[in-house]
Amino acid sequence: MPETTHLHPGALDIAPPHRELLAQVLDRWSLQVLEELCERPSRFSELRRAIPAVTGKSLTATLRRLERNGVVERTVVSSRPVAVEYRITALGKTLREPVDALLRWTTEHLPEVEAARARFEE
Amino acid sequence: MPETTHLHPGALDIAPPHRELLAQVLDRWSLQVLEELCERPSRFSELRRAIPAVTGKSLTATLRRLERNGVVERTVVSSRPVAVEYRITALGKTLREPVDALLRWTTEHLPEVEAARARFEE
DNA sequence: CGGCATCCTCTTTGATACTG
DNA sequence: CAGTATCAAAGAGGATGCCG
Repeated sequence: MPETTHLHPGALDIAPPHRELLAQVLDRWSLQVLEELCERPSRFSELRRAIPAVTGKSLTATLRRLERNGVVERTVVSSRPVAVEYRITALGKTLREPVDALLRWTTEHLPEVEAARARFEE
Repeated sequence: MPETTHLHPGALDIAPPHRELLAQVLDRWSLQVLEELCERPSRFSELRRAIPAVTGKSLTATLRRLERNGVVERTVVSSRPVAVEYRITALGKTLREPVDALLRWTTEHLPEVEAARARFEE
């Protein structure tokens, strides 16, 4: 049974499926992958080069997850040698606005956050 | 030195400190804690009751992280028995808008995502 | 080239017990 | 009541090697 969500007026409604979705879309590598694919379709190896810190395994996992959620699209371009292209979908593009809003928040408030951190380490 | 961020026009800029900040603010329990504290100041045990799935340890960790980043404030109200109150800060309130935007996205697009998932499981 | 399988490590989390 | 300490369990993530 899903946990009851006892909502008062104005509360943030964060039902489990929403949270799960956010977790899948905002995980460790997703944002960077999305960043790349928003600019241009890319091949697997191009993504690896663009995001040097990611391993093949994690990149595969990230791309699969994004593909499963309809945010990116995977196309086999040729075989021998295999070439695969990833591109962002229409749905994926709609994700960009809210993500940008969040990134703007970090940009605008990072100084305040850092001040708070300095205060905290006393 | 922070890793170079190779930016093309229109790319999402997600520098490491921003990502780190997002991770701290959007982690597993933060949203629910923020949800509660946006409504009203709460004591530790009230938060536990409001979020039954969180353990004391994790709640403490979450609150400390949010406090460190200036998003919530911790006040010792009384001793014997100890009473501690947590409340959202002005900075914390500014976080709500962009988070809401993201939650709206999940609400609006969850059907599309679920359709994509159904397509994917074939 | 893209990516799966295996192994292995490191971090995260939970359960439980204890304290000011 | 609001934590901390400790230990055990689980999971994410990396390294490597193989295959179509």
